Amino acid sequence: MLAWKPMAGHELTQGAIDVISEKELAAKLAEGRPLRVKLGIDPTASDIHLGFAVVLRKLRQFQDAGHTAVLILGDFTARIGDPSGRSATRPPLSAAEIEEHARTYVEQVRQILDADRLEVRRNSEWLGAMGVEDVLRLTSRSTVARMLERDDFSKRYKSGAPITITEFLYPLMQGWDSVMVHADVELGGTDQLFNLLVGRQLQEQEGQAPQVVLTTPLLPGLGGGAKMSKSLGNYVGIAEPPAEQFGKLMSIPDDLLPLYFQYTTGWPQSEIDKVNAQVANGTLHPNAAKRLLARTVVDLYHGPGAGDAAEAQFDRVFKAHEAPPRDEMAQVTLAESDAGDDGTIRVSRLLAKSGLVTSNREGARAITEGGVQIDGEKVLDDRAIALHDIPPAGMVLQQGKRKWAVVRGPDSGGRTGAE
RNA sequence: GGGUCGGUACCCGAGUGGCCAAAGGGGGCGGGCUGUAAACCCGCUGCGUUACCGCUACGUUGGUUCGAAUCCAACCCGGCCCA
Repeated sequence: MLAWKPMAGHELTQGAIDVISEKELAAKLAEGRPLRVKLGIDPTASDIHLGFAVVLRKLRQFQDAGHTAVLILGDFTARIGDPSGRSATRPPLSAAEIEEHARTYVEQVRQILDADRLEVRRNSEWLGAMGVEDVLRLTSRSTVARMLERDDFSKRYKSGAPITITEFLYPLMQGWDSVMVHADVELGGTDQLFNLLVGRQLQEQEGQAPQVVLTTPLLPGLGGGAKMSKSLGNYVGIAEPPAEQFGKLMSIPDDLLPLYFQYTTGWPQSEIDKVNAQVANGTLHPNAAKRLLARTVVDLYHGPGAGDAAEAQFDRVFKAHEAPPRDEMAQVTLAESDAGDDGTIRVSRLLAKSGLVTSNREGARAITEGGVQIDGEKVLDDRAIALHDIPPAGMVLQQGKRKWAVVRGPDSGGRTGAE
């Protein structure tokens, strides 16, 4: 089954930041058996984004080489909250939230991983069964000094930010996962390095061969700088609609192009090098390169051809500043009760009602700023509109360059009470 | 347990009796410009009412005062030091 080729090691480590150690990895690969390659993921958010996809693709590579992906859903550790790379304690999540996230995660992960060589485990399976005694034994395996070696812990400690003791438990629990699933290799982002190494330590103490640790880089977020993360909002979700993905990718700074080609396209190295060279020597315009990148990524997650369609829509909306088709806009049907006693509604209120802004006041501001249009005409003042003056087909309300809603009166479609 | 410093809008952070819906920065939003949803420049950034009115907001609860984010008390939470 497993066809280990001399070059396989190189492919598997392509794009990796740390490999601890290459020698151990080569030795394990030489055993000629499917390795158990672990990747932990905490169901703390609902979207998987391109940043996390980097490590998922690496895991897929291992699968393609005949190895078994062991995906750990950290349903138990999510209750603690992984403090990695964070300057603050993560608020604990409810069991229901975690459950919901776990479900959507598995769904999304299947877009990248090969379901045939995938083992999905939940760490509540073993962590949830531990008693206080077991936990004490685990905590005695490490020291405070060792924990404070971790960059984010020491930074927080030095700056006087709180660190809860449960957070110290996190690396230990993640490491214990490795023991429980007998991981041969564990993958993770570079911010996971410390945790991954704890896994090695615990495995050794338990008499297992320590796992090989392989880290992948953290993909910078859309604006550059900070890593891509849901909480910063600088991410592209792999399950997002094509147009969203395309547009977001078009917004990255030019100098991020090489990194994004490297880590989001799934291309072979030679292809990546070629495009990057073309951009560097000026034969490929950055805009064209970015379009290529965006099309590639959209195709990757929405099927061949999706990228072209997304590009066409992008050009329509952002280059030609045209509105999308009406049926792609939010549809809002007003109720009689949305209007005042005189049967009218102010534009500011209308904006809020249709969900384009979050409050009447914000709507009023938007009008002052000149960013509101009705049927293509700029709204100059916050005038009142009589519900019955709204044409049966509805009118198109636009806020800013990219938010639209089709608004209908109460006597147009039968349905009422749209929120 | 004792001492001490602190808890301000989405985040960071200034403000120590009225001029505070609260400086400044970040973020976000709008506009201009652009190959771009980048960069840069300008503007906006509590809610409701609609015109200069009301409501809510500076950890919580009470109090002092004509008037408090600002003073007092208790409590909750956090940092540091001592034990």
